[in-house]
Amino acid sequence: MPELPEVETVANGVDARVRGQRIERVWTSGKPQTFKSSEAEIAEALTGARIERVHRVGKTVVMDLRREGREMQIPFGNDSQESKDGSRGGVGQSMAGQPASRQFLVHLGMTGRLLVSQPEVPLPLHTHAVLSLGDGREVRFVDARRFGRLSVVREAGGYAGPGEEPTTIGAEAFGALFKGRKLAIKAALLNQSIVHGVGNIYADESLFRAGIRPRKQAERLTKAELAGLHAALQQVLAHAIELGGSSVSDYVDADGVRGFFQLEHKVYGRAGALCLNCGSALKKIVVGGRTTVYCPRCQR
DNA sequence: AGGTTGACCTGGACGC
DNA sequence: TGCGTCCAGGTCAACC
Repeated sequence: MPELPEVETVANGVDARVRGQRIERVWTSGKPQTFKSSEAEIAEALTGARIERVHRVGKTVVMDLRREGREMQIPFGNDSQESKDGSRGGVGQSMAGQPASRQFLVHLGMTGRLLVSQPEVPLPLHTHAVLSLGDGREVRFVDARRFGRLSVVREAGGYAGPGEEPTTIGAEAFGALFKGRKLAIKAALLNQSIVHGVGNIYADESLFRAGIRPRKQAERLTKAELAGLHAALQQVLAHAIELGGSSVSDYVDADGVRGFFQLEHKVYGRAGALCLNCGSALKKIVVGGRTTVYCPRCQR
């Protein structure tokens, strides 16, 4: 299940392989659920565009596209994702008055993979999109469970994602996100419109490292707990990115290589096993509709 | 409006 | 062996 570190690994891998390439042709599978923008809109936006760079926003892989010659002002009516008030930082170098370039958004869902392949390599089962590049290689989006989503957006300042970026947010701002929030802290971490990029693995792992009960109401965390959670989350995410993410189920990077952070999991997937800190049996509960593992002794 | 729940999907693990 | 059942979870719509 790709979360922030896995998506970052994928985005970096794809970026290193395809940056600067021109997209010559686009094929899509016709599975409607996969396409948040219409397939025609995606094909129109990608065909003939150059890939300026590939990066990550939240759990989304973002491909910046550049048109050769003039970026025509095509009235593209329903760019449904309206940009937010723009107060958030971002690398918004869109000059005033100029139309923002389009971006191709790839959300991997649960089982989505973004592969860069030679054309003679047979298409994997469940391939939903193929971008044929100028040098003959292909970018392939493969997604068995079809929770992944492809779309095209054009936002001034670039796609910002639904929530705050957890890897760079400061401790103060992080703590403020949970003021007046009555939901469980774990549910808050999973809520992408609060912070984006955190999923089930890193929510459980950061709460364990911070010693906080997943069910504790977000607004009831003390200042010290919020500071501890902020530090734990950033540390866990940074470490996981270093190790290429967690490979559970069938996550692999752009080369089909697995990550290694799963070896560092202290609670995720370890229900019933002994806490590595105190030796108590780890408990499994459901929070925010998600399986949650925690140590009843270390997490208060 | 904030919070909660279930549907969407399919492959893999498990039990009989 | 093979079949049925359950589980995994990111996101969104629907509901409370």
